[in-house]
Amino acid sequence: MNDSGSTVDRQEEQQSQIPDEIKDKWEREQMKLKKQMVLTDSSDISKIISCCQGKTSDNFLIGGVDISFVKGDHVNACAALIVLNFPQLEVVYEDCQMIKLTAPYIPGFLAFREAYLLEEMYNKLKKTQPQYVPQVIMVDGNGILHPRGFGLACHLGVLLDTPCIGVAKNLFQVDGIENDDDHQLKIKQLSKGGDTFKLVGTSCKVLGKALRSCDSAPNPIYISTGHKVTLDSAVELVYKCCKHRVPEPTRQADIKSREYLRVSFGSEHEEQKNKGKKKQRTKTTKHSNSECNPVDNVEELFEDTCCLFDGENT
DNA sequence: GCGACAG
DNA sequence: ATCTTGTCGC
Repeated sequence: MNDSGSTVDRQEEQQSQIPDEIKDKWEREQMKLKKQMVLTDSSDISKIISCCQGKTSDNFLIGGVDISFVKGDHVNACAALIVLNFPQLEVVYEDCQMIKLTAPYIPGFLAFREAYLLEEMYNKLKKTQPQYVPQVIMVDGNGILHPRGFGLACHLGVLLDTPCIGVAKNLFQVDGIENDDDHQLKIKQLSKGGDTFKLVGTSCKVLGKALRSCDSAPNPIYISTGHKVTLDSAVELVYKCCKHRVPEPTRQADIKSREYLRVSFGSEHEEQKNKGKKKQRTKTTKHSNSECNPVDNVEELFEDTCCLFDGENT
């Protein structure tokens, strides 16, 4: 009688069902794309940084992407692509759309769940409103702070050939970087907005930085390079975009996607709130059959995703 | 083997 | 990611 834990169980179940061949394939894809990753500032980034430092004044566009989920649903979600002007930080473009996620969430493989959907939205923007194509995108998740040095921000950056910055709200423990007592101590030593400390991996490489993004938020965010931007530029730019803990591009994307879900599915959520009685194991007459069944066929689940990377067949 | 694990 | 209450502050 553990109904409440079912969603968690289901997620764990999915992960354990994932065939090694698929993970291997995904790892190979990551390694392949990683060769195209660029870790220096693009010319646009250099201009924006100059603007930050008051050396020039100009207008720039910064993108933010985020995905919000339908409660208790691991497939249906709303993706948002937002563009803000900089340094004003006003929303100049927003696009929300319902999506279906084909792959499950697996730490280290987030890109295979989200990247291609975000890519589609970016292409839509490029096609319909090219004047709003941003010079850089902030991504929910990590860049090179990743088990294989190629997180979602890198992945999306390479796919779009656009500068991307990874902004994570939680530390992904990678390459010896742990959320231990020492880490917690360093966090306590971040006394004001703009303070940072380096996240140093085993090989003494700096994989990212923890940034206290504003005075009012003691918990840092974790910045790492995605593509075509250096870590220091990324940190500076993110900090300039922080009215709150989460930088505005990402935050606006989060707000807009949740709002979209609330308007579309709000009533159904209300139903679930009416729990004068306990669990409503009643038949959800909508799809009483296997249609809404979670995952009993893994191959079916991965069919679409796999096709994306099947181009290498002889 | 055990724990950790972006969203 | 999502759930959840009140509370403190600009």
